[in-house]
This record gives sequence, C-alpha cells and structure tokens, in this order.
Amino acid sequence: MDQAVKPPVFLSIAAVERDTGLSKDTLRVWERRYGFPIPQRDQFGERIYPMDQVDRLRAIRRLMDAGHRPGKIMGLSQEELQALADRLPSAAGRESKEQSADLDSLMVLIRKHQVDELRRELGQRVLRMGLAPFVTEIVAPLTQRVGESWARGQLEIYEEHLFTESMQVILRNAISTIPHSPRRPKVLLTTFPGEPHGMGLLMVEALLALEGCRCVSLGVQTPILDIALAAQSQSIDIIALSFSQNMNPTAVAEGLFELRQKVPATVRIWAGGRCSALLRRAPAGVEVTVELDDLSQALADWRRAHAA
Amino acid sequence: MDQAVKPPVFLSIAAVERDTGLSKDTLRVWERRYGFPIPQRDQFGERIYPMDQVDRLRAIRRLMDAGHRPGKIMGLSQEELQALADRLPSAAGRESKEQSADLDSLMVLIRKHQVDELRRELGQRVLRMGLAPFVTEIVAPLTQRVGESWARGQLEIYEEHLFTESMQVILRNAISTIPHSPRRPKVLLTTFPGEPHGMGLLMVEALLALEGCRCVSLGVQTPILDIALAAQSQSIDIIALSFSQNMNPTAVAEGLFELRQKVPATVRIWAGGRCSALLRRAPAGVEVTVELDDLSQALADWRRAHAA
DNA sequence: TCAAACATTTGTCCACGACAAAATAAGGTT
DNA sequence: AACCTTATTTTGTCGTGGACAAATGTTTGA
Repeated sequence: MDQAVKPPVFLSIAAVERDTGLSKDTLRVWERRYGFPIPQRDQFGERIYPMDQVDRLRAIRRLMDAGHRPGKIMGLSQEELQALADRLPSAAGRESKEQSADLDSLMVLIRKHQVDELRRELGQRVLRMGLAPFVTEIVAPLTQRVGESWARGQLEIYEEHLFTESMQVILRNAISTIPHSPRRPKVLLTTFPGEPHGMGLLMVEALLALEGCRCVSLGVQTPILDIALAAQSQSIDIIALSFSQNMNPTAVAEGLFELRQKVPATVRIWAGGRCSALLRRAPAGVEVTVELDDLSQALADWRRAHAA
Repeated sequence: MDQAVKPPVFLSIAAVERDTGLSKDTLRVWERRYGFPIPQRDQFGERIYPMDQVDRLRAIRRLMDAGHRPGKIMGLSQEELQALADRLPSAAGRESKEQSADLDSLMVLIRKHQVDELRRELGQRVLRMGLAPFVTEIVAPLTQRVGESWARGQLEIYEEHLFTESMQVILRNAISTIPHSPRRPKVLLTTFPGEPHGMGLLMVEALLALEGCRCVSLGVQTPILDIALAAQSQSIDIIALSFSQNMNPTAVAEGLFELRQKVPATVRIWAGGRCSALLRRAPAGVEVTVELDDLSQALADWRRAHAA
C-alpha cells in the first residue's frame, strides 16, 4: 500500500460518535473541560477529528468501560494508556488448568483469523462434550476472554465480529437440532435497543431449550413497547433479557422499569449479563441472573411455583 | 388487566429518541418549528413525552421513511395520517398471480403470529423449490412486503422481529448445508454502523455460496475502519454491503467514500439494497447492485475479469 | 467499622442561533 | 413536453455556553 500519498483523513463529529460510541454532547464537553480531543475545524467552523485522536478516544472508551474515569486518564500519554490497559483485571478465575489451556488454544485461532479452523474446533467440541457443557464451559468464558482482549486493545472489532459470527453459527445449528417441546414456561428472548450483542441470548436459548422450554427469540434491539406487545400476543411466561457490560446503566434501569410497568405482574422478567445496573440497583419486579449456572435453578423454581 | 389505574406514562427525550429513531436535536427543533410534539416538563424543566405523542411520532416517522416530508404531515390529524399510510404505494409488481397468492398466505401467518407454522411452511418451500429460487421468489418479496406493511402501520415492530428471526433461522440452516468451496472470489459481508438489518446479507450469502464463492460474514454494524482491516487480513476480493431504505443517505455516501479510501483499489465494493443514496449519487469506485438478480451477472463479470 | 453528610466529577439536557445539504419550485432552452 | 440550470424553501445537524442531577469519591462523626 502506498503510505506516501496517504492523505490526512478527518472524521465529522457524527462519524466519531458512530466510531467511538461517545455522544456528540460528550465529545464537546470533554473538549471544553479536559482539552481533549481538540479537533481541527473545517471551512464552516465544524469540528473535524484527525484519526489519531479518534484512536485515542477509542482507547479511552475501552478503559472507561473497564471502570476508569475520564478525568483521570484523559491527560495520560499513549504509553500510559497502554500500560493501564495491560494492567486490566482478567476475570479468568474458576477455570481448571486444562480448560484454561483449551481456551487459550481457541484464542490463538481467533487472533490468527483462522475462521475455518475455529469453526471446526468449536463444532468438534460441541459434539464431544454436549451442548450444555459447551455453552457454560466454552462459549461463556471464551466470549468473556474475547471481550477482555478487546478492552485491552489486543483485538480489533472485526476480530470480535469474526469470532461472534462463527460462534453464532455453531450455536444456532446446535439449537436447531433440539426437538421442539410444548412445555412451559414459554420464554421470550431479546435485548433492549442499543444492545447489539446477541450471543447471550443464544446461550440462554440453548440452555432453556435443552430444559424443554418453548423459546421465542425476537433477536436484538427490540423497543420496549414492542417487547411488551410480543409478550402479550405470544402469551409469554418469562421475558429473558441480556445486557453487556458497556450498556448505559441509567438507560438499562429506566428501561427495565418501563417494561415492568407495561407487562402484567404474572409475566416474569429475567435480566442477565455483566451490566453494572443489574448488580447494584436491580429494579423491583426484575429477577437478576448474572451467572448461566443459576438459570437451571431459576427455571426449576418457576416450574415448582407453577406446578398447579 | 387493570385499565382503571393505568398511570400516565411519560418518556424522557432520550427514551423517545430510542423508541422513534428521531434525534434529540430533531425532536427539539420540531417542537420549535411545527409546534409538535409539545411534551410536558418534569420538576427539573426537562421534556417528558406522553405516550400518545410518541405513537404519533412513530406514525410520522414511518411516513417520512416512505418519502413524506415532516412539514407537510406534522399538522395532520390522526385520521389523515392513517389515510396517507393506507395510500402508500405497494411495490408488489412483477409477481405472478400464484406467487402473489402464496406470499399472501405467508403474510397471514405472520399477522397471526403463528411462528411455528410459518417456519414449517418456509422450510417446506426451501426444500421444494431449492435455495436460490426460494431467496429470490420468497425471501426478497416477502421481506419487502413486511417492510411495507410496517410502514403502513399494519405490523408492529415485534411482528417484524418475529418474522425476521424465523426467516433467518431458515436461511442460516440452508446456508450451512452448502458445501464449502475454496473458489474465488472471497467475499466479505457486513453492514455499516446504524444498519441493523441482516437479512439482505443472508440472502446475498446464500446466493453467492451457491455459486461457489467463499463468504466471510462479519454480521451487522461493523465500523468502517474495521471493515477495511478485515478485508486486508482475510485477503478479500469483494466487500458486499447491504443497506435498507431508512438509512441516512448522507451517512451512507460518506461511509462508502471513507471505505473506498481505506481499501486498495483491487478490492471491489458492492453495495445493495433500497437506499436512496445508492440510486442517486453512487460514489465512485462502488458498484451498486440493487436487484438480487443482478448478483449472478456481476459475479460472472468478476470471474471473467480475473480469469488470468 | 460503618454510615451519613459533604464535595467533586461527569453525562445529559436546555435554549436558540446559524447554516449546508436536500428537496422543491421556477425559469429558460432545446 | 422533456430537460437542464438556477432560485427558494425546507430540514437536519452543528455551534456555544450554561445548568444541574446522578454517580462517584471523600470526609466526618458515632
């Protein structure tokens, strides 16, 4: 590629909002308060952001998702940012040694973009260990690792997309082989608007379908009103929602409150995922199931309560 | 349900943005210019929108997606809006009588929310007619009809979600049965940020995979920089992008220009879908394939040009 | 040690002016 | 009548700067 004639590329504030997920309001107020970013201006006086500032914004955004606060890190140099990213906590935790090594080998395939090999390896594992253990011991921790690697700047978004797409193909295929059961509860699966990650839903769908639930997935990003309408028309027993870490906690809390208002009290709302809004102030009338392992128990509870 | 004690529900401006897709800026400027919506204010002087205004905003938004202009329709009554919606053009067109009747029967299933029946019917058809005809004669026109019905207010979002989810399950299943071919071109499939509709991608993937292309899907909403990175790391020949009607034309044009700048000229960019930005001013270096039927021809052209 | 009161940080909201880009209307030519 | 060019409206987005609640962090007092 011809690096010599690479023209300086600038992005508008709208483009930066799209690429970094930081709102225009936030971008402007950061400029005012912290002196970063300081975009140039075009002939009309509108902000245009050079790419290196956008890259830095992305790095800052990742650190913020991991708990850092903007005022503290905004003034740091590129190296200091990188150092902070490297030092991010790894949730690894409860895996055994073999499990951990196995996950490492899969991460290598992701890093090398060997999509076909990755897909083959995953397919073998799901057959070998069965779907439920595959979900809890491979899909969940691997997704977690991919997310962490991204937060450290070790994976590009497109690498995450490649992984997600491969994994979803595997999961969907596996789910479609589960024989359909007419048993209750009937579960509606979806995410709120702004939450594009559908992997959590697929994991839950797999586990619940294995337990003989009727699962109805709406895919991702269903407006709250429509979730309520769907629950009514499909005579749903449980609405299962999935949230990822970087969802706006306020929006999540408000959304759950709004949804709770709009569906009858007989319909349960299950919320899962690593979202801070769920951990702290879980809204009334919403059951939080952060860990996948709790799902089976929660389901058993529901069935016992509805035995009559 | 207890309708008697239904409290008046208000949404914040952020919630309305999420639920209607209208930006906060737009909502405020409409209030200033057209006198609608006129939200109430909470104790802090912030806008709170009653639900009926939100519903009206949604209706207006649908009409605008269909080509109407806000200034003309903002003052109309609910009935006049409905009349306009009913009078929207139907693209139906080139279908034969039997085809049309068949699509009607599927639409009935969608309207009645008979997900299982719909899925069964679709599955039968894909087996009976083969995948390629299924895509061009069922999936594409049915998706079109669903979109039109939604624009008329005859379908709720969640009904579209139910349909989309069912259809995607069918398509993904069918695609996964196509034997993998190592032939070129290698095609990268994705959509721009802000474009959540993945059905177009699946249709294209199905058709291209049948023609022996290697397809790599990134799913939806990949940042432009990451599309370019993925194209490079996967040594992609063609980037195939899908756009739906309601994408912001300016954003699409700018995005295509940005992407064209970032990938080598040897990589072709194919853009498809019913987006006005593609029809009018197709950016240089981007090939527009609006109709699915043109795909096969475009592919043949590419292969002829790269025979050496 | 813990909780309550206080202080700071931070994202979002508001108002209103400005203006380019898109859409429409008007005018002129073939 | 069809078609290009040029006004004129329409419309969404951007700019500035002030305000403030909610979240977070820190200190104080029992």
